Amino acid sequence: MKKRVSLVLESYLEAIAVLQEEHGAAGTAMIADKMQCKRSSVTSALRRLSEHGLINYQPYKPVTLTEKGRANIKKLDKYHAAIKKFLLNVLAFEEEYAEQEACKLEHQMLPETIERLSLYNDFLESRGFLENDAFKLYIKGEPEEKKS
Amino acid sequence: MKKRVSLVLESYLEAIAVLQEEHGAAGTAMIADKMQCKRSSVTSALRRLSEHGLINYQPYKPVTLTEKGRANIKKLDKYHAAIKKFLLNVLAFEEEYAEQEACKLEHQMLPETIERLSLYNDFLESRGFLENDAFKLYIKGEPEEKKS
DNA sequence: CATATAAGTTAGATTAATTTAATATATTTA
DNA sequence: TAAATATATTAAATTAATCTAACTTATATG
Repeated sequence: MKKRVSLVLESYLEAIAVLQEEHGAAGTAMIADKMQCKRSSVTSALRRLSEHGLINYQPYKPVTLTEKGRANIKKLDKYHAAIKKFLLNVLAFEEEYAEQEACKLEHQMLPETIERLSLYNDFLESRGFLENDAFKLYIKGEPEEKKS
Repeated sequence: MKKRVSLVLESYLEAIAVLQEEHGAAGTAMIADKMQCKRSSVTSALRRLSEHGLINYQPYKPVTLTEKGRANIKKLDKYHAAIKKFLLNVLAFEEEYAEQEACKLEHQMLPETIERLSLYNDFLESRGFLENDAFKLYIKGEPEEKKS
């Protein structure tokens, strides 16, 4: 019964949470805009999210997260932050790239992997190695990715 | 026209490559076994892989990789190795876990991310930090993941 | 308040991936 | 070589995700 919801559905859930945060509620059109899809796809997603018990949904009424939905989001936010921090500080990617990639990977990496990555961030931080420049210099020194 | 083939299809392609390596050829039944699916699903995948120009496929005849298919596999192997190395040596996961997770992430992480990860492996290696025990000790010292 | 516009939903198709059950093709072996 | 067995494919359903186009419900404003 625990089966994790799909990457796509999780993304819809996040979009709803963000919109609910920013504005009071999440409308179909706004979700569609954020998700880069058509309104009808949103309706379909809402039905499925509702079946999974993640949102309270009734046609033509504003959507709200259930307790389960909020818990889910809370976890995803933690995941997102950990991955982004790693991409940004350790792998030295730029803001925009790190954000995009974290948005996707938070749904795809195993929780254990993310927990460990987070621990690794902490480890480096505790040693003053997080966000140090040695690796950036190393990258600069490398020849451009050769396209064998 | 460059659109990357789906994670699932890429996995079938890999299974075929491995079987072709081990035995001379890849039969539908063997692929199904390796992919944990039914034989009919394999047939379906073979048709799609063929449409993508990754394999040479004709019903009832043994499958072979095309040039494009081989190139694809070569890249995936590199990706797999880089991710596994990171999980194994840097994040200190055990063999089996690293293998499983790499198998999935190689299809999901952006190429740029994997390249950078690989570079990070090299960086650590060049400094004698790859596979050092400091992080393992750090992990041991941590309290068990608290389930908030 | 009546209607034009915006927002939301439904219906009907499509594509990828999968399954079961039935059928077709190869291969073995008696 | 003919029958039994194993292998492979097809047909028909299912589920998730998507789209277009048509329809419905709300909202706004003249």
